Amino acid sequence: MEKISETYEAPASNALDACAVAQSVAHQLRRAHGQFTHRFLFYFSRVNLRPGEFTALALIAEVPGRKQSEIAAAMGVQRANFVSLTNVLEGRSLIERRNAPNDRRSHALYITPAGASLLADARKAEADFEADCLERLGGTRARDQFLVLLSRLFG
Amino acid sequence: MEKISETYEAPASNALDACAVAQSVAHQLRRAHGQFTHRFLFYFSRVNLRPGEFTALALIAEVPGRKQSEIAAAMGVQRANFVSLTNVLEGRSLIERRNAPNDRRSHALYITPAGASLLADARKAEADFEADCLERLGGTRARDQFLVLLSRLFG
DNA sequence: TATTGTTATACTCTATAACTATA
DNA sequence: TATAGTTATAGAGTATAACAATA
Repeated sequence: MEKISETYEAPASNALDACAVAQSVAHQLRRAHGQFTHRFLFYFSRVNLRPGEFTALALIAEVPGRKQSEIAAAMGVQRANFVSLTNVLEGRSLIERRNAPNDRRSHALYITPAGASLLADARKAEADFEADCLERLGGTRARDQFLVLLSRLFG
Repeated sequence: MEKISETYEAPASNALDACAVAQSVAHQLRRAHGQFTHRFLFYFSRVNLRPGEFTALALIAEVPGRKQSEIAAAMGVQRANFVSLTNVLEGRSLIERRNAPNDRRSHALYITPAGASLLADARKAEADFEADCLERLGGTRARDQFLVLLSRLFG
């Protein structure tokens, strides 16, 4: 994952456009991810959340009490790697592990008041990020179309 | 970067679809990249190339003699991180560093016969990968549309 | 036996700073 | 002074294997 700084300059334009690789989903997606990460961190620097942390927080808030492995599966993350993510969010007192009622192996995840508060700020950051995307894409129709195509490709 | 294995099972479906996060470019792109990497490595396991290596090889073949920093900039990679990438490709004798004619600081990059041969195989892998994408997206029109939107978003 | 959470490990990607040799 | 390549370092993401507690 990328670090945020003031000195780093994102590549100004896509230099692949002039080349034969421009028409390749493989080439373009590789490059797009770097840009995505950079832009996401810029918008979310206020709340200090990385993409995975934001998604986890949103999912935990949406359906309180789900198990770690359920959230991890929903995100497409290995449960082993979700442990450190959970530790970070719990260490910031944004979420809580509680004993699951019927299974003493499981931890049920709940958002805390502090977590809900930060999530509200994060949703504002997300709104700005999404507005940026909307403008670049050229309107809601193009945005919806992009999400449909992305979902077909990787859903 | 992900390792390739036979045991790993990619998440069967996008569990985010059922949630409010489905309509968010930020959530969906984070998840998409993991799927992309996994699928790319599956298709390119024959030639043992990772996404960045494939793009670098293609760019070096396209315009022989460009400097390392030029290729790195075209890819959106820091020149410091491009060094190890170059080392790997040169270590496999797929490319060659030569002295640049007018600047003794620079290395001009050239593809080797072995590199051209592997690149030909890689292009077959890419064709399969792109065909897979094409089928998922639902035709060339949707594919072109996706590339246009991706370019608007991160070009 | 299988599953949940966990730990440990390894590998990739990326950013940053500093060095060297040239320009 | 500035640039090209390099080295070193650090942080994040992910896969794998193995373990204890529990089902």
